[in-house]
Amino acid sequence: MRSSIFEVMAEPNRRRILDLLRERERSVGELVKETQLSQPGISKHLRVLREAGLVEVRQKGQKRVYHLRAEPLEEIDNWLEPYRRFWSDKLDALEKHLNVEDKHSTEAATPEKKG
Amino acid sequence: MRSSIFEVMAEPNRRRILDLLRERERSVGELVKETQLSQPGISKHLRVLREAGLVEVRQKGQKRVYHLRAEPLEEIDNWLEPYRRFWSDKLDALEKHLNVEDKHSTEAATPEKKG
DNA sequence: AACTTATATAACTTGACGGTTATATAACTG
DNA sequence: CAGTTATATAACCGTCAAGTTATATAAGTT
Repeated sequence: MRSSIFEVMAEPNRRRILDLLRERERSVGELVKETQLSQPGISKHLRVLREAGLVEVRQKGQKRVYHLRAEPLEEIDNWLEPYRRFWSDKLDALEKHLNVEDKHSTEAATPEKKG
Repeated sequence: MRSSIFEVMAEPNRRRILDLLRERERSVGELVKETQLSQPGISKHLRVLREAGLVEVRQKGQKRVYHLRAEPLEEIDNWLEPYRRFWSDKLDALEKHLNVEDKHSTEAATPEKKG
């Protein structure tokens, strides 16, 4: 079941799991305790995250320890990139007006920061 | 139907619509032509985007012209923020090791950029 | 006003997703 | 090996989202 990274991260519990794994790696059991999810619930989400390349497992005795692999999130970051100019300064209104016209200058037109 | 910004952007057609509106504002009819969606399909997605604050409408004669309002995307950007360090340099392996231990130093430990 | 164009909305259908319970599998323990 | 702990998977269910068709609404035209 190949889902886009956007779909994967749309699920709040999965974002929560990633947030937890960002602090430190955790076993399935720990994740169950720290969330309100059942064990199979966690396992299902972990599978989705695994298939998206966002986590990796390591066997540690009886436990399976999951850790974050954040690289795939870069795709979201990249998608976001061309939108940043719209909020980075407060020139939103201006930008929006500019891109109503657009068509001509793709360069310049970016006023210097208020400094 | 209040959806999280993540859910809103999880839908590929909605991302496409935003991408189109990023270039320039468009009427519903134009969006129908430029995507593979039916007119009601587009209208439904536009409603979701409107409710998320991601687009705004303006009446222009018979047409309704939609334009981008990117600010709500900042929430995604902010969520992403603490993950960036994991891929920003190539110190991923190191970072991952550090946060396996963690627990002690929440500060420092961040090597300076290669500059 | 009748007609046309443009868009929104309602009603319905379908499929996928997330949760649950039950069970399989695997590792460790005595 | 029997028993326990840890986790994954299967099977099932309810919900919800997205697409479709039909229709309502609104603006423009003649």
